[in-house]
Amino acid sequence: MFASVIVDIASSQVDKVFDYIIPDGLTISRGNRVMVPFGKREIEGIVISVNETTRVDSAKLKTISHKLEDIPVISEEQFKVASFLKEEYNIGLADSFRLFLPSEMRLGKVKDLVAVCLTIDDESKAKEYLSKLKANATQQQGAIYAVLEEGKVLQSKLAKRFGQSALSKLKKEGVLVEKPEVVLRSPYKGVKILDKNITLTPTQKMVIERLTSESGVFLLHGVTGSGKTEVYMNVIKDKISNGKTAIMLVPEISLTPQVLGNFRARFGESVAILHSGLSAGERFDEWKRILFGEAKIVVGARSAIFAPVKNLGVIIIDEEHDGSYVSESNPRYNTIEIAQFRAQSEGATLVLGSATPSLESYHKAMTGEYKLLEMKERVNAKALPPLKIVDMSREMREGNSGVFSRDLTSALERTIESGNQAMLFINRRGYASFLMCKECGWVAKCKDCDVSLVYHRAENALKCHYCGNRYKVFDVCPNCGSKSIKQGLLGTQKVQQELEELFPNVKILRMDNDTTQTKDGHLKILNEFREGKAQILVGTQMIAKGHDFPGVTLVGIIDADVSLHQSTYKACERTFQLITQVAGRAGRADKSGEIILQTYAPRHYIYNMASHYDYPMFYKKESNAREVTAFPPFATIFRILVSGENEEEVREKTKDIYTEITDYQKDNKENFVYLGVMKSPIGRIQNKFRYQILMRVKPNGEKAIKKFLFETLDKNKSQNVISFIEINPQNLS
DNA sequence: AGCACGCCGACT
DNA sequence: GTCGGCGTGCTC
Repeated sequence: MFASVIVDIASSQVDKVFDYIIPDGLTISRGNRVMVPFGKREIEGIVISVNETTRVDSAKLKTISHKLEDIPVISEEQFKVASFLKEEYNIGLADSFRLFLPSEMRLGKVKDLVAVCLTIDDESKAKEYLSKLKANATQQQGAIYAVLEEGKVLQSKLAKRFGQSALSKLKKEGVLVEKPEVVLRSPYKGVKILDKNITLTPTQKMVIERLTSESGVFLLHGVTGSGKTEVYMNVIKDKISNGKTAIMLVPEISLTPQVLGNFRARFGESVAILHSGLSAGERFDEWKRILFGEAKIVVGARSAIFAPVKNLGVIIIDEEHDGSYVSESNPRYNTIEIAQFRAQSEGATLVLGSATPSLESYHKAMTGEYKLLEMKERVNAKALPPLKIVDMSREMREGNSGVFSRDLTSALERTIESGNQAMLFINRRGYASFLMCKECGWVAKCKDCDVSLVYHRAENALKCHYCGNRYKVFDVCPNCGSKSIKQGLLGTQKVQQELEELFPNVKILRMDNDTTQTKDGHLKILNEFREGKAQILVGTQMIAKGHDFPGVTLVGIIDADVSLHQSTYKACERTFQLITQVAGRAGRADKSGEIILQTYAPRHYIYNMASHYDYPMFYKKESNAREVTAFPPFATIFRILVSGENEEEVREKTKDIYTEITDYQKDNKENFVYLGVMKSPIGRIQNKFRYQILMRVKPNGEKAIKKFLFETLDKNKSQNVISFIEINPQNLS
């Protein structure tokens, strides 16, 4: 017998099957992880099929050394996902398997997949021993009874209940014997679900009813505070009670202990959590619990979509518009697309939830590809807080050149006087502080990247945000020798400083990357604020997501325009989403809130719509604009990035690829909206020159062109120049 | 990804 | 004459 194996080397040149002889006495099946001789080395591989024959010369064939686990570690479902990843993103099988398996399993780090069970071989012997036991040997008695009753019990469970010493004794006596066992059935058969006795609103009931009775993809559009989480929990509960499993994805930053605590409280041990914050061992354990079917619910960030769950009932993607669902580094993929594939191929329901759906998703709902569910009222029946737009250029004209408008200042005064709390949002990007010479205008730049350095006060150093290089702060301008070097403050710091001058006796908290360096730094600050230890919280977007602060009645958006001026087609959408999300922080409990938005473009349509929380109107206007200009979802953007240390080589390679594309374009003119080649906006990162080819393609031609581009890039692979494709990239730097 | 094979320059 | 540079190609 022969096994077709994919070796664990992430390179397109070896991403193909290699056949091996299965040695006598070794049972191998699809999905097994094996060690194989490969060239001069011995490496790990995944068996993708077992065959009677092989097309390879018997002289070349080698034999599998051994298998790493008794049971297959790649499921049928995952094999299907892997071929989808290959098709859709040109991700190699070896890369896919790495996505599916916890990193701890590779390189022989941890392999203890098989749980040790204790069982009784000789029942009469056990009963005899039991009768001879002294009356006070309660631990041993208990252990024997437990094993007699259940047949076999996990050693770890038994040890917890009856203590290690009793077990050792019983094992020594030969009463209990060890038996390696793969635990595929959940030991938590009667999954206990804590009902918090929450009364559902009629809307929630209706939505849950539809999500549990119909299949397909749903877009759940619910305003902030409409109780989406409660809906998710109920849908999951329904699926679990029907013997199915669930995957719930949340954006990276909302994987806070509170969110996880909520799930644990509700679903207990049947929840497994997968995210980067876990230690290697913890993540491996959680993964095992999923593989063995112990955990029925997986909660995690985007990569949890690859979890080895069986019998999937529902996938929920919360805050589906969030950018963290798109992987922007290798391997590149779009979580929603994968979720849609998994849901369809495994017969599960997919729920995409958001207060501000991405335009793409809402468009699919409008055209009938998704089913649209709306939740328009907040659970507390409170209207969304009024939003006031303040014209900052008018403030300027009327003599106020400060950070805060007069409206915001007086609102802050009112809030503080009444003992309530305020949150102020700023956009970090807009304020990143550069080191600049006042005399000659020289700006500190990274030696390896074409970007300005950012001053970090906490470390008193200059940092490159693209490669991580650190530099000492300059006292003297290297260009003109002047000593008037200006160090700006970060936006949050500046705002905090001005606030302190304005309200000297008020406690102000600040939350940004500088103040949250320490582990759980976020939490400490957020908890302090929630407990009312400060009256004002200044921060970046990171305070906007999901956190509930009952005391907050005022939300100020200092610089709404920054996200509007980003050079991406998503700028308007992001601005709308940001404002809606931020606004949702105010007046969540029994207090009503108010929002003040400062802008230099008060008449921009996005602010008008955001101030009325008018998503349908926003959608209408924005989708119209996208259609006219041919941007997603009415076209697909492909960006090919070519980079390398030798600029000449990079330029040549870019030209080669571009020529092939123009040839292709000649025969497919009708599907191209735009095709262009240029130096990247950031021409150099980590001392690698960057060129790009940009194109926009009509949906009809997308699939064929994508395939062509994958082939073209594979063909043009070279040593010194790397190239890759981005589909609808989030930014174009 | 590694590692060998292989074909051209500067050295004991 | 040999040592060693790293370009090309293979690994069941």
